[in-house]
Amino acid sequence: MIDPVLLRTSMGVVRAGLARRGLDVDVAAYEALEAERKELQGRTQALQASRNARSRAIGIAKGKGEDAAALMAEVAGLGEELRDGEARLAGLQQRINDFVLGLPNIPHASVPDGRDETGNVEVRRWGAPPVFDFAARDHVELGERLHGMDFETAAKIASARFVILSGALARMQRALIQFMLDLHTREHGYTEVYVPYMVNADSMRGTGQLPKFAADLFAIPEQGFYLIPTAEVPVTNIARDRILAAEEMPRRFVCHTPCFRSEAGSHGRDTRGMIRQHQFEKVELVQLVEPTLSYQALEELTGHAEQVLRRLELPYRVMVLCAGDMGFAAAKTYDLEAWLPSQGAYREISSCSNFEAFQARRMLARYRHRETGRPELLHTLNGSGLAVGRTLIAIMENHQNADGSIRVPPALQPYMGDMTAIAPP
RNA sequence: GGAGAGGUGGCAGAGCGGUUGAAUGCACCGGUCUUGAAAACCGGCGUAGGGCGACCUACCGAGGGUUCGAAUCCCUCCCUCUCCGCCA
Repeated sequence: MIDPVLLRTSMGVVRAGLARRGLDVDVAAYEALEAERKELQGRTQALQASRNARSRAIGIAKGKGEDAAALMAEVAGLGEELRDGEARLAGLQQRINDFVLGLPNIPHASVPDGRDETGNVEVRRWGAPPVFDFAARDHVELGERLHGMDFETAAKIASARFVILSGALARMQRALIQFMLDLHTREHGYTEVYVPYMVNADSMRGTGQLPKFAADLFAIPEQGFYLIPTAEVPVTNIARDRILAAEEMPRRFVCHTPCFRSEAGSHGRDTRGMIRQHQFEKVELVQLVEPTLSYQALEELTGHAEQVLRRLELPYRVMVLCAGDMGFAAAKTYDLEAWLPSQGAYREISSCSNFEAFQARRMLARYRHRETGRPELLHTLNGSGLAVGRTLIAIMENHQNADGSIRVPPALQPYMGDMTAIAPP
């Protein structure tokens, strides 16, 4: 959520920032609502003050044993107008709130201009795409030859966009999760957490999935739950309605969860294989930091995610997303894109973002400032470290051999019983 | 699922229809004292909104209701604890 004070006092700044996202804020509509609110609030509060004063006088009179009938008659007339004003004010504030909740975050000054993914800028590149002296296969073909990847049976059991992994591939996915969790907890200073995979609407609102993106979520309406689309939601909401001590900052969490996404609006995209699924595993990094340190933290967090790719010997590049391609809540985002030989392209495998106070304001996630001792909004960040399903297919495709076997990178071997390769039966 | 007890400021914990945004303690901030610190003493110390300002308004788990007036009474929901049942 954008700071309402900024909205009221510096609408120009907000408007210019959101224009970089290609969004035209309806300033007139907002200002009309605000003007009405201001007027109605003043009037209603004056009425409340008047009622309160008289009620207090009645209390005093009765306390002295005097007759308060005249005062009570006086205040009775206020009732209807007061109730009406309060109701209208509440409705108005709701509308203003909905308007503000629907505004995305303002891009950071260092974010490049651009309206879609063609405006993203490459920051750096690591490793070189492999050159094969045979006809390279895609992960679907490799998976089938290994008897380890079955989309048809998954579709029978559930629907399209699900997969069944078995044998060595299922094991490799589990190994990847273990490897990532160990790397981030042992070397990068994260605390592992286990969290609910279903959350309530407040949590979804806190991180920004609701109210705007309900269509992207799987919901269980009977109980009022939503399946998490990323561990970001439960993990970041740990800080909701809390005031952390300055000494407990920064907090760094790493969390493995399945992620559930309806993928509404992406029909026909990435229909083949495991690239885009309704359910996938992800290891997520989340940081809660003091505001002055959040951009430094973003660089560090991105580096932590990159380490996974390097140790798995997967060529990748780092992109800074342009203003028009960033997610709703982000102020700045780096995408890590791993090379996928079957597509001859780099594909997103991690997204690392600084949300500044955007999520914290929605969640009322605060910390006690070291000097002032006052509660202040903290900054939230997160990044995939990494998307496990996509990491699996990147390994399969980049480390494949002519016979259809897959080389297990040395970093992963301890997690695979020291296997150096997995081969078709 | 059944029975009972609760949810109040950063924390603990009073208040149970009337000048209560809320006693008290701890924590925190400022001051006196001290070489410095501690202790003691004095003062301050919730969040949000409105107003140039004096000040006003809202908030005691959430939402409704009763009342001139609700932290206090009533209803619904959520959560916590104890006992019983069930269960991995």
